[in-house]
Amino acid sequence: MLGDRWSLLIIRDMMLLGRRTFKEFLSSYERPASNILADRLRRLKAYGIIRAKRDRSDGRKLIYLLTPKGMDLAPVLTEMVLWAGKHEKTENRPLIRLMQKDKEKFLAQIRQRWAQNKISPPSQ
Amino acid sequence: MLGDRWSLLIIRDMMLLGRRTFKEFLSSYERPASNILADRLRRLKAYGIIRAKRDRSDGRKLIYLLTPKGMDLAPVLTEMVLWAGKHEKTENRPLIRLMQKDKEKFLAQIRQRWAQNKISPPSQ
DNA sequence: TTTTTCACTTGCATTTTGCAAGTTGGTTGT
DNA sequence: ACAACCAACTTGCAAAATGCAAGTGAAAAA
Repeated sequence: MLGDRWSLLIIRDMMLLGRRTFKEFLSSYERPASNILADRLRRLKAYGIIRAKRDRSDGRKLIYLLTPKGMDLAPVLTEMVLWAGKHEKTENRPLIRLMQKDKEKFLAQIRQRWAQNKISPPSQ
Repeated sequence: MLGDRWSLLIIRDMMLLGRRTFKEFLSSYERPASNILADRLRRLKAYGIIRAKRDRSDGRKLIYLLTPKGMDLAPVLTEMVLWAGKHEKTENRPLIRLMQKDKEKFLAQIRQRWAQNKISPPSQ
């Protein structure tokens, strides 16, 4: 389900960077092609990992959100980011330091932010 | 580095199931093609995630081992297996129960087993 | 010495990915 | 009301990755 180049990156962008719309995913660091992005969003939806709803204030926009199943990937993503932070060059060091400092607290914060629909990227 | 169908499965087989040789990886549950498997092993080696050494007692065999960098993926793999166990149909329920029971203990056991080169699959 | 086994490689068909250029439908500006 | 615009896709096609089946060469077993 997640064994391709883009799925986990999309989920990371949603969970950790607060991305929510097609356009936002398109302009992510790794820049997926629009047709592939559309396909991956479709698949993640079919798997029950994300869902989409119309934007109340702009009927063109679709807001993509993680389902509970998708949110349960938070520990996976966290461990992957920590691993990459330890062994590879990465940007967003502050985020990594936050994770390292207290992993459980970080996960709790992410879940809480999500529950409130305050989907902004984590800040110190 | 890990964003393809096979890399994480190979690492899972090494770390959790004690697989070590080309032939053993070939006969894994998901059955990679031999050329792809060869390519993935080459890449994982180039990334410093695995290494290979000749078998002392059988000069045809190569024994693939995780490097420290590869072993550091243990938390990632554990979280992925737990996620899959919660949300998808999986075999090897006993392994999952072991992980759930005490995650840290499980990880410590894996690391220890690896340090001793006792690379057999975790039991009960 | 012949046959197996092991870790690959090779050639080729199929599938997936990626790029660039649309299309559709809602929105904004005049 | 109408044009220009924007967001989320789709389409056509080239390029790359994947998969299958059948080798190959070196080492071990019979």
